[in-house]
Amino acid sequence: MSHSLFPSKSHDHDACRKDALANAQRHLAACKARLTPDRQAVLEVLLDSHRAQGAYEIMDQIDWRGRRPAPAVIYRALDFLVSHGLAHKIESLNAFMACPHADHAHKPMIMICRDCTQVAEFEAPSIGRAISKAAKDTGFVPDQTTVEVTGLCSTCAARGAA
Amino acid sequence: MSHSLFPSKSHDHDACRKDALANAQRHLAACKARLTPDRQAVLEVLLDSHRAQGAYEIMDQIDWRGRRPAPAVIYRALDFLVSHGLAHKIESLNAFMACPHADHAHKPMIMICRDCTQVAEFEAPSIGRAISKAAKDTGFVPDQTTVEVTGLCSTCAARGAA
DNA sequence: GTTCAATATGTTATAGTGTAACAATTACAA
DNA sequence: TTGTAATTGTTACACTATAACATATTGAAC
Repeated sequence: MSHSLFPSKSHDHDACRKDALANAQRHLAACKARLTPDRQAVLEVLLDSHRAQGAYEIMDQIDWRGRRPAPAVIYRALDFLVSHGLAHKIESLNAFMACPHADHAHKPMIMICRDCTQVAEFEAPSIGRAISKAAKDTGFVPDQTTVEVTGLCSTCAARGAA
Repeated sequence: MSHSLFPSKSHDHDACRKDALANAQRHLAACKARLTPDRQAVLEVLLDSHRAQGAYEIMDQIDWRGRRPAPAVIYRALDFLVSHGLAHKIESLNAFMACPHADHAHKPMIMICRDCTQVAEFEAPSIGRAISKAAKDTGFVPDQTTVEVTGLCSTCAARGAA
């Protein structure tokens, strides 16, 4: 579960990050895909925080033989991570977040706190069911769904953030 | 209702567009907002089709005193239309669609047909309810939700599109 | 261990999406 | 009429993402 919800103040982020990385390695080994240095570097940047990060923001945090990597390097790594379920693209932000659940296929709801800018995902089968039913009612055959919610996480709401 | 679902082959698009424009005018009059020429031009381009259109695609269809309008002109008009509920931004496409329902506030599910590229919206209270409940379960206070589904509309699915 | 195909990288250039900033103008109500 | 808010005109730029193509690396088959 590590960081599928907004992290508490006290959460051990070092362990959280390490776990997620280990999960990723296990997952990729299982499907014979390779976590190359570029890919790992991007994943680690994503795992460093619980915020969504844009490709160029990621770029700026990677030291690539003394240079900053080219956009294509980042986008390739992101495509790989997303296609293997190790990261999600957040459409409403044009940004990316790490996902700790690569092992079980899921179509999570993404929650975006507009105060602390952290993101979290939540697996709610009822949402998927409601969407599938609505689609079926109109004859639409779904394929891929995006559910993103902006608002305040419990911590920021409790603090009285606007 | 006009075009809240995928239009049938036989639908009278001329009437559909005219109705939507009239609805928009009524709605804006009611809130004392102005449908200026630029705004109306953008709305009309959106109403011309049931596809989502990017800002630059819209730009190319507008004759603005013999020139093509600057991006800022289009984005201002789009911001206005979206904020008054006359258009939706489709996050997963970075594109916009006209919305015929400005009068009743709604958080629709957007369906995107990847074969015919048309888009439609569908109002399913059960989806909103499922999302609200999921959010509440985690203490998140929602504010704005995005629900987009890619797949095949009934017509394309029936035709056996991949 | 060589060869082959598939996968991944390096690099440059460019396409596509969206805003900032500020001056000028217009609409409308006091 | 005069002031204020909303809207427009314009230039420039920032951010997001992909195309294209050459090179190199990997791993499996022989």
